[in-house]
Amino acid sequence: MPQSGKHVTLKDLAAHAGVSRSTVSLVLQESPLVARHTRERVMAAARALGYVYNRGAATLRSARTATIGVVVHDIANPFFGAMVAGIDETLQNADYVSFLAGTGDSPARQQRLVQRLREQRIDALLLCPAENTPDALINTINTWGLPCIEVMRHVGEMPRGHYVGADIRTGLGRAVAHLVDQGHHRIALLTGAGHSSSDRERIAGYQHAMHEAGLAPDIRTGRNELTRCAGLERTLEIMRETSPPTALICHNDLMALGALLALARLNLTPGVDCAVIGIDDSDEAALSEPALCSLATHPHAIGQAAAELALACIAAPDSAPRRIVLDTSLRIRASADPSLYRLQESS
Amino acid sequence: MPQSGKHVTLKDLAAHAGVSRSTVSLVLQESPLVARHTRERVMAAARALGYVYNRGAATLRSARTATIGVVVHDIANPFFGAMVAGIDETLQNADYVSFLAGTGDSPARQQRLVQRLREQRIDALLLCPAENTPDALINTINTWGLPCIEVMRHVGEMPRGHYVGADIRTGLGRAVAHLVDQGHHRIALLTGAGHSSSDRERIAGYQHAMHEAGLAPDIRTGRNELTRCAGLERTLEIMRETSPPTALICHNDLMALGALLALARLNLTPGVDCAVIGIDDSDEAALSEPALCSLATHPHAIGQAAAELALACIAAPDSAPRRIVLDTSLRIRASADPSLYRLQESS
DNA sequence: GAAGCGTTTTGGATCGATCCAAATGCGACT
DNA sequence: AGTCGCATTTGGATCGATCCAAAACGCTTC
Repeated sequence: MPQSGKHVTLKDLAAHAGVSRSTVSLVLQESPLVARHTRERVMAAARALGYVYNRGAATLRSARTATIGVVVHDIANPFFGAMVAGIDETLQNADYVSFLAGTGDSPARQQRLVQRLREQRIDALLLCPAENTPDALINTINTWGLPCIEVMRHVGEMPRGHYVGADIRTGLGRAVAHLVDQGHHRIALLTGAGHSSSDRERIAGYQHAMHEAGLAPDIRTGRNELTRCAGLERTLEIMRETSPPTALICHNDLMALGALLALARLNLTPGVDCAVIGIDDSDEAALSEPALCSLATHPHAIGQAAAELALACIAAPDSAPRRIVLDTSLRIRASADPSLYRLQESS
Repeated sequence: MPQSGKHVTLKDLAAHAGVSRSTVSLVLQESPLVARHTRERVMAAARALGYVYNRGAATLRSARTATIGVVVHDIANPFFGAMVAGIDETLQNADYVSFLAGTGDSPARQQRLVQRLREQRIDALLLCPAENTPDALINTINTWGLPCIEVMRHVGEMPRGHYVGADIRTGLGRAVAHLVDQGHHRIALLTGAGHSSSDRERIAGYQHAMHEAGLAPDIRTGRNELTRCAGLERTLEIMRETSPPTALICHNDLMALGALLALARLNLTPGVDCAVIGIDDSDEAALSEPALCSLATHPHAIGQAAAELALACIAAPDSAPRRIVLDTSLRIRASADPSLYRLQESS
């Protein structure tokens, strides 16, 4: 059926269906103005000729691309994998399609990418900004009139535009409260170098929670590595101190899993000798040995929310900045609750 | 600096620089035809007016979008995360940008996505096809003249067009050989339902390797779940048999890690009572307890190779189908080699 | 049969770039 | 001075859709 000749255009359709180009255009836009039988004739022609809508051409006139850009700092990170899946799901339902690109935390590459995407005339941008992104970037994007939603991270102390993230602060409150319930007093926070907004958020939330509980904060910033390996090494160091903490809250699940490994190597029992709580509740958490207690951040839901906000911004530009902060939930498991220890055995 | 008025077009640039539109166009395409001082004047005008190239408009005339589509069946899968990172890296160097979308293994959604991307006039398509993709799809895409590269999976018995994947077959040969070296005879393969081409590839490679070694194959297909959980449950079942295998090769690392958990629950020592080998060599593998022996498939490199092939296809359309099969390497670790057991302790 | 009115349809201009054949400028050579 | 060659530059047509104001149509109503 498909023509092997050149491209079939709307003009060809018009000729084949015996109507004008304008009418065909209306049909393609599903306009209610056109009579039912005309629509059907045009649709039939489209099928017969193997017509393919040319979105680029439409864009040129109408300035809508049905396209959004997603820029994250680390594509390979499973958290972003899940987030991107959420974004994709929502966008597909709206018949949007998205560009995905990674910056590897380089502001320069980020700058180039944003420019590149602007040339593609994306309708909106979901940005999980690289560290040390200059404040100017967000302003610049705003002056372009390009709706931009910061996700998970934000440049500057407070998000200045639209923002979607997880309520780490309250979540850390829950984590600390749980540990206090379990009788812990020496609760340490293991995090990155403290430069990224995700570090700062964790530190602030932790400090607040510790203060509420009347405990002295014990913040262990590390290098910027947030990997299993970093968690392992850092924990080995810490647990060899003379009076080490009895509970560790880690920047993410990877580090927490590393911490569990470290405890195992030192022949300490996680959850008994030292409680460990991660952040993200990734797939690994529930299935590690022992199961890792983790603060669930729901990346999929965050992705969905961000995509929905983007669509809303496109529909109503220049709406007031919205800040969507999704609730987190503490998944209590053996690594921070000895009473659950090995219960799963019976499965 | 940026104009707050309407859009700055190439025509405005021409006026500002005192040359014709054609000349400006040549400058933007970095054509060598234009005199140096003219180029500089135009560039200066572009900066002064805050000009943004409109790729959509250019596309309309020149039929090149500098855009490719990436369609995978499971976006959230870390393997694809790494692969997409490789693709992205290569494309960014070529100043291409990519659409990413997931099918969730639904041929219908895949069909819609491919159509949608075609409307965007992508220059090439990287496709990791959904299971049960109709053979017709690849043919159809080919008649469209859209360069398509199948990645990791392929529809039909053999890839009919361009293909990039990992040489699982030879890799499994190495895995089996290693296990035989270690004195194993009852070596089982744990895989999915056997419907996807990745299942079939593993089964074929395993059968071949076992045959070479003069051993009887023992294939344990499961449901389609390829998760840690599936690996755990399946292994619990298998190891409770009267004479269970002494070595398990698992469909991927997730399942293998699940298998390790199962062994731990049964108080069996992985690598001693039962060897376990995974496939992918994901980050988790090296750091699990015990370290997981795994067949590295290098998703990042596969992504790069696929993207490079795509660029090559764009440069030279209708070139003969190429099949790039990247080598794998067996990462021998404690889970399949007791002599390495707990050596890492000393780290 | 003309006027009035709501529903459909239409032609031409337009979006912002590229392509191409032809024009221009300029120095060298006869 | 006239001609040729080379490096630059140019106008107009074009890509494939949308937008808009106006035309055509069909029906009632006077």
